[in-house]
Amino acid sequence: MKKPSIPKGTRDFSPAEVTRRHYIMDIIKSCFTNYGFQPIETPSFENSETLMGKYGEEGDRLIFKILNSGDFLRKVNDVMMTEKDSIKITSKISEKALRYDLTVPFARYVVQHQNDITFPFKRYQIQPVWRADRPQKGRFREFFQCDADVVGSKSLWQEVELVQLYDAVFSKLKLNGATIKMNNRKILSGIAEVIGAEDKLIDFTVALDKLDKIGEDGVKKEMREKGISESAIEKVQPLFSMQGTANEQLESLKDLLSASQVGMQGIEELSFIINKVSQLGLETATLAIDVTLARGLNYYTGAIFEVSAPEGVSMGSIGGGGRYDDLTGIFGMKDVSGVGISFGLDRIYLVLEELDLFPSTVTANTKVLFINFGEAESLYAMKAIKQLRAKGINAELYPDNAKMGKQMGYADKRDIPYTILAGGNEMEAGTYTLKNMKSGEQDTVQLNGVIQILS
RNA sequence: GUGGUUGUAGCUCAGUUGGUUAGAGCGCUGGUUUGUGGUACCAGAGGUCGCCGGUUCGAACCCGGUCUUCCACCCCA
Repeated sequence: MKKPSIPKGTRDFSPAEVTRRHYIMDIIKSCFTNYGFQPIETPSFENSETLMGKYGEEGDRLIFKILNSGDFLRKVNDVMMTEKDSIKITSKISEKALRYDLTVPFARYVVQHQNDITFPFKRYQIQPVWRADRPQKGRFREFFQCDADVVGSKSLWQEVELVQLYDAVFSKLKLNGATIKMNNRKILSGIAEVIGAEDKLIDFTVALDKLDKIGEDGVKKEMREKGISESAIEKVQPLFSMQGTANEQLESLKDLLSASQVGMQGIEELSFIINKVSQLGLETATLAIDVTLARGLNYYTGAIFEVSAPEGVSMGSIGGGGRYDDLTGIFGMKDVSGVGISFGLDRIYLVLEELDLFPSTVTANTKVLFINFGEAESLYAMKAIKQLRAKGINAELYPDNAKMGKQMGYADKRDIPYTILAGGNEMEAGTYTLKNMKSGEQDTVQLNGVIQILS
């Protein structure tokens, strides 16, 4: 028989892995709650029309489509079959698709439940998403996103809070040295405007985004290939050598963008955020301006966030987000501004693992294993176990009357710190022999003594 | 989606220009030790060499396809 397997880009999680994932999730969740966000959940699949076209052409390709039930080919006529136009046929045979991110379903949720929601609405959502991407390290076809978004407020204090929220989570995870990079879509628009390449904004920003990867010459080459004029590229030269403190960078941006109203507004917004965050202070993260930061979905209209792991860790971004003024607009609800951030759980896991940052106490394990000596002894053990459990002490009985060596070995393998030996002698005396598996020491005590030591 | 890469025991990996019965370490099972695990010693089990097909007298090794892994591009958490 063929060995069973799971699809490419998906994973099983062992008890140790799930425990560690919960450790991360619990910290994120507690910070979300601490900042006033409330949880919602949405279905793992949506109507295709909700998702399609929201992530660009590339995004559509990466959305997992769900085949219709029943005789789905009936709706496809022979002309379409012979044309072999996959996109046309897809819309006929598939009407549902797996969630690609949490932001678009959230926008749908807000529009759909607008009458029940009190704005500004702060929601968090921790659920898996699916992308039909080709897997790589830190890139899966099923992975968890942890999103916190606010809709219904244009206040820049939200951005300030979200930066603090990033800092709070990474600090609690002991993940020191994370860099929160910020940019503003209006600054990018302003640059495009100033250099006269407004129509090529996306091409321009995508190329600019690759600066640290392919270098100045590479970016210029790509811009030329996309049809951006030589004079425009020349004007943009200051961006390649942007350095110094945040304020210095903002100053040189002001010089560059003085002619652009949009651009100046972007600078103003970014200044506000940088300024307020610096007055409030951050624990362990660093906030930095990155004018080349253009990643993210086409719908960002203001702030853009991206978090990179501490230096030396080879991992893409471990978080991202931004402000989108028009997101609910695509579902017919105007003038509702939203801003949010996302944590990439799976990538954070890999970073914590690489840096060995999981606390050793992250093992929700049994505290004490009772050795099984037979039926009467087991009942004696179970009575004690019942009381230990009532006290919140994780306890269990080895289920079979196996050889002691095997039972002790089991405790050892599972890293159970204590064992209890209670045979005929102990039963007669009403005591328990408690053994510390690490030191090898053992003591015969009453049940109260056991509770005291294990509490 | 494009190009490349990887796959041999539960795990990490050897395996000669294609040649008899495919190996090691760790792990596992049993024993030395029937109320004492982690260390030691002894013995043992476990592999249609990812899968399918082809070339050959003969394939883990060569060729094609496919799946998987990782990498680059694309894009992204």
